[in-house]
Amino acid sequence: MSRILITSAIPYINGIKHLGNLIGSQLPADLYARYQRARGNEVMFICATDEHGTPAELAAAKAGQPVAEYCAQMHEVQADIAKGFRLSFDFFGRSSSERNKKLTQHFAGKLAENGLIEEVAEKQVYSKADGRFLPDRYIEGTCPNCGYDKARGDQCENCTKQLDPTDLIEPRSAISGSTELEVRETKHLYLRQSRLRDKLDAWIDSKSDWPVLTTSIAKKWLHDGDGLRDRGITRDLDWGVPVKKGDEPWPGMEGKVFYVWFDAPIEYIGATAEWADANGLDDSAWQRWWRTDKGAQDVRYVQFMGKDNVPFHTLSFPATIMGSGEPWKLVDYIKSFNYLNYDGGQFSTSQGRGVFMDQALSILPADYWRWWLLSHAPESSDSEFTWENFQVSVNKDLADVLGNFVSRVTKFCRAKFGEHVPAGGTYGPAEHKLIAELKKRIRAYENFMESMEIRKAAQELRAIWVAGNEYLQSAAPWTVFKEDPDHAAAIIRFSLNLIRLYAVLSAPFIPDAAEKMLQALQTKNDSWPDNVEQALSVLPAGHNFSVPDVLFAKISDEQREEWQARFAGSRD
RNA sequence: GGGCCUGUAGCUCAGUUGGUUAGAGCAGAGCGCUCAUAACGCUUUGGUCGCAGGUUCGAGUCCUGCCGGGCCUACCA
Repeated sequence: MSRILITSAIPYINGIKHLGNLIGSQLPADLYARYQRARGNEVMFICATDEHGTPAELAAAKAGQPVAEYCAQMHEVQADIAKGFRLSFDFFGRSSSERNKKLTQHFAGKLAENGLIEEVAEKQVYSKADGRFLPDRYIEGTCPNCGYDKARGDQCENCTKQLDPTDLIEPRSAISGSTELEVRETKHLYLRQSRLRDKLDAWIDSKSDWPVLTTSIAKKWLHDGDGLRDRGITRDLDWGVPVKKGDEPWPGMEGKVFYVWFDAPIEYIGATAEWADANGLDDSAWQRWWRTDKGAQDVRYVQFMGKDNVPFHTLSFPATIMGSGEPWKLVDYIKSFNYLNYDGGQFSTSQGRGVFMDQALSILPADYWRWWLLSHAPESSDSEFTWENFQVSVNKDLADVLGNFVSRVTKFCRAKFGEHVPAGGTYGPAEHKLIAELKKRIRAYENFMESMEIRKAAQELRAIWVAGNEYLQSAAPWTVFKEDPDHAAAIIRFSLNLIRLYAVLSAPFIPDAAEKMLQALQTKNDSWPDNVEQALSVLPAGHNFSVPDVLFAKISDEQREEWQARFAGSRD
């Protein structure tokens, strides 16, 4: 048995995420977690909400709520939706937790002790009307290059020229529109990542099995220009982890907080500690996942994230871990994803274009989405959601291939033998042939799951379902029954066992349907088919079952057209 | 501007270190079956592998250029 630590990139707190966000990290992480648990491994699957930073403050202000209250509420909303999608987190934490505060301050203190923190005085734009310093992106004005009047302080979206906020003509706050801006001096802490460059470089080099997408982004940051740059890890905000050196105050940094990207990854650890607290366990319970001096030396740590998250997970967070000089667990494998587009364009949170997680669940059960998203995961390049494709995949794969298989077997049995596993006959060449094929395919499926090749795993799983229909077609129990009922009984007994096998194999992708299948078969045996022959004789003759309701209803053309129109833009 | 990824049948995608007639699913066509959610099975039609050169005995696979799509570029997170 192995011990596997799995983290999904933590979703930002300011609203409900869309399907692109879901397939970019949480859903594939859940697939992997469910699979590893099914294989009997000890899994710790962690996610959380990322609650700090300017956008959270602004979203709270817009909602007319104190930011802490807003975050608490949105955390609950996101937790409910995650449950709706059957995301099997062992714990869904909050980056604003007390645990994360302490850990973040602890890491900062250690980094300072090791000479990896530098205080830098810099000039930043302050808005009097907003009473806050403005990040470059929150300053708007006219682009000196092209005259576009909504250029942002970091870059002009119109002509793509990189800008400095002071370049803008008639700069104003993007928050309030106020033009009462002034440049003030402020002091910030920088993480001296550059000092760890060689160490990080060697570490990345050692990860030859990581996806190109992951390592190439890291390499770019390590080698581009002067190489890895130091990074500011504090901000002038109210909402966040107060800057402290461990438990001690940090002179000169009063009133400042850590930058959200410094504390967010630390929350992976924080959330594991929150898990221990929530379960009444002591520190050793979470430390055995995170401290290589306290039991984590045999843990395999896998992270899931969208490609936009890669630099922080390959460089900043490892720099924090390495720089602490303490034996914290470093990531062993990073699985990163490209983006999912929506019907010819991007999902857009601001324009309400595309399907958001709550809306998705309001029109169809989680399994439909899980299957489509996972079997079309944007692994090698960006991929695209279209309603036509979604309809066809769901109807064909889930309803026709899997759902109908369950239906034809159980209904035939009920009609000819009653609602119990029929006795009589023995397994012959046809059954052994299928067993041989299943052995091969299940091993292939396992390999794809181990290596997190999600599309290929889905393809293999589908082929396993198809094999059942092929078998049934050639065994033709409806014909055999007329001449040799015992033989037909053996075919059906075999097929009913096949349904249980399918439930077990499919559970990581479609947990609810898998559960329904097991319930219909009135068994709790969900053991993995390490031995395929044995797995196909779990349900003995005489065992009762019931014909389940339709597992997957088909999506009609009318439904598809209605949804297509409804989600074309502007979320209500 | 720079970097990375990507362009393979109508659609969504596979194609290991270059090696004989380029694969799958869906869609289309034909046949079969009738247990089943008009479901299933079998057979089958589709491709000058973005374009143009080059290296090689041999290139979808390597190199160069061009065209198209995408992402990143460090103060959004």
